[in-house]
Amino acid sequence: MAETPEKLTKPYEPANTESRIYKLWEDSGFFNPDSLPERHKEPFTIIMPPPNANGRLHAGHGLTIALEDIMTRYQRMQGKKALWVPGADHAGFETQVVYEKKLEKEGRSRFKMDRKELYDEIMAFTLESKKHMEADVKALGASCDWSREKFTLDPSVVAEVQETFRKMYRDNLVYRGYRTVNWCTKHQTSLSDVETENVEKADKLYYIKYGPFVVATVRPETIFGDVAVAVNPTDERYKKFIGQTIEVQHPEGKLSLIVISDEEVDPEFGTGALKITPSHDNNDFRMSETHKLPRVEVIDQFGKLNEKTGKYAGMKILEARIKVVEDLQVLELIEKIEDYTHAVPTCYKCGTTIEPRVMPQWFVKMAPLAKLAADAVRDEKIKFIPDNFEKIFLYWMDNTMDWNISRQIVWGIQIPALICAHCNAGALDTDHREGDSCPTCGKPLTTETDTFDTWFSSGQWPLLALGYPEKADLGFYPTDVMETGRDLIFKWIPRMVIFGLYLVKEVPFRTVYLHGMVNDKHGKKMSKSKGNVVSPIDLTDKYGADALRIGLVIGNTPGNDLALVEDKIKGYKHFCNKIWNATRFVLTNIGDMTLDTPRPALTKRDEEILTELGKAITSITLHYENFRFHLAGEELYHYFWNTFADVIIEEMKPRLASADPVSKKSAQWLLLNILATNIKMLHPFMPFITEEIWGILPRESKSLLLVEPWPKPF
RNA sequence: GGGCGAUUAGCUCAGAUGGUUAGAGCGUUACAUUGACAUUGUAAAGGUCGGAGGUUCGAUUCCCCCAUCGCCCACCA
Repeated sequence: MAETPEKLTKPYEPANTESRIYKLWEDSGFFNPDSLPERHKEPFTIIMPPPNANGRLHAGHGLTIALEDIMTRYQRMQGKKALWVPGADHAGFETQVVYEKKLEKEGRSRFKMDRKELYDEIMAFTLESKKHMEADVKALGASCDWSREKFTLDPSVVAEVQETFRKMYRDNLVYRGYRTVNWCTKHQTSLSDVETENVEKADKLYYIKYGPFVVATVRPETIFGDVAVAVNPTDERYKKFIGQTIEVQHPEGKLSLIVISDEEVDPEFGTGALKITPSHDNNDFRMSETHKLPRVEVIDQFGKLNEKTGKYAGMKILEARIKVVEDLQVLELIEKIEDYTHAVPTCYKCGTTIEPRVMPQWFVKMAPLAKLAADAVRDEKIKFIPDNFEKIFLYWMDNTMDWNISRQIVWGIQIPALICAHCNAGALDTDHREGDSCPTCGKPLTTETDTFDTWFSSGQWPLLALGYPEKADLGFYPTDVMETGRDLIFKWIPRMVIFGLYLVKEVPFRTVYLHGMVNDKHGKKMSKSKGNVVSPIDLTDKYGADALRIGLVIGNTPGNDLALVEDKIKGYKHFCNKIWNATRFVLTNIGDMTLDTPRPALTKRDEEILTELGKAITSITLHYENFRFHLAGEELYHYFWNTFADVIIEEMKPRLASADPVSKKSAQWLLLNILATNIKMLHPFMPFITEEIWGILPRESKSLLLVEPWPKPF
């Protein structure tokens, strides 16, 4: 028998309820699909985007958890064998950056620590942060299966990520290349293209007298590394110079440079003559390959000019630029200087201008893999919500460049390979050992110390989270939905599709649901430096997880950004209270009626009310099915408040007080059953308060609302 | 230089396949209320649905153009 209505405190206090209810669910074992009752057969799977284990959850995570939990709980009630796999991401570079800031504050530096010491410290920090992160996920009510939780540095995960690398190496899809990479001079690592951010920058365009030419450049300090001058083959002005060697003067002497012609030179830009510095410009490097030009490195890994620049050696790039320009002016080699605004790639974490640097690194050959992914999407194996992201995805897949997966940081999964410092070749750790002769040049091989780009492991996450290659859980693959922020359309989604297709020849998920960014109340991006960060946990403490969840989801359409207004969350706390009080009213007015009481004779008006409820159930269910959670939530809200509370309850009051037992009994039955139906349909949005209420509704069974069947029209 | 999204009530936003007086929350105004709930109820004010054209019997909704804001992508030095 249910507990007495006296248990209904006034008003509803989430703080007293939520942790107790969460424990009830965990103890039930129903988060684990294998423990669900018999009726749950067909799998429904979501892999949680593993939050970074380097801090607390932010507002965006709140929306992620809310949406994914809504889907999972809805499908579980619909009788699916629902699995939501939680995880934690070591978040390679990101965490290393967080930790380096911490070291800086303590007056320490990673560059003064040995690799193992640094790794162990970051591991301790990460494992500690992971606990907080997990507590936050629980506080938001996530009904995920903690028994299956995976960490991206679990030994089994590490081993499998490395195995994928070996497989790709053997399949000729990963190779050791020597070419320009994005180098961050602060963090001392290369970065992939998606880890750089192009920033508009006001610079100067210097026109330098350059033998018989004038060349325009924003980087005069690289002149010492120039190896050629390039012109367009059709440029009448310069045709006669092509193939000749010219003499170029600079402050430290003279250069003898060959004049080459290349289609890529735009005759319209600058003077139509381009100085070629292969070691410090991506485009120039490519020309050096096609034209077999030498390469002269003049800037080192710290962004300082090296010994090849004479008196400028040791100067930082910007310092050297000023000095070189001054000296060129003295030599009367500067023709003019123009203001120039252009986009410059910067490190997305520290904003340092990226220094293109030619280095040996590991690359993934993208073209054949991207084609697999694009074909799968064109064949409609994957559906995007909202659908315009399909176009963005395809554009991206049709224009890929090879992916640099080497990072010069310790925090991550080590690349299982050996490298040759002499000829830049690479070999698998399964084929060679430290000290073996390089298969290419015969010199001794050394063990690779670089780690993987974190997206190399995250990209395999849907499989790894299900324990691949072990078969036990692969029945949950392909998963049903991948729900994540729209900013991950480039960074993460394509890589998961690619690895899924490559490793098991099946897409990792059938539907991609992308939510927008959660911004502050003015619609501005949240950032620590702006001080406008709103913590979902603070809001949960203040208004309850239920209010936060429904407040985040209602009014937010997929793909569109959301302005997080605290008053809105507050409004849904009021809604919680409304639900609570309506429940108190019903329970104190139904006598000994229970949910097991058979349906009594109803009046015509009662039938009308039930018909209307049936329509609401149908409509709300359809919204759930079609990922229109904002509409499902809104309709639930309005039905409960404006129809059930304002109209139906008010209408029943006289009947509850009436002496006519038939009229009274039907009113009681109606109220109790409409309430229960609403509680069920609200559960995915507001799991705590609804489970609490379900626990005190009078009925024989002691079952949890968590696994209650989804209601059907009466 | 490309691409995408937005532009609807004071504020934050909904309006799925075009169709009766365009909606919500918050805010505002008036009134009510000791019996589920002031975290309330009833009612009201408030919008030429960014601008110009087109398709249609009919467009906030579909098409074209323009404007403003925002986001993303981009190796023209």
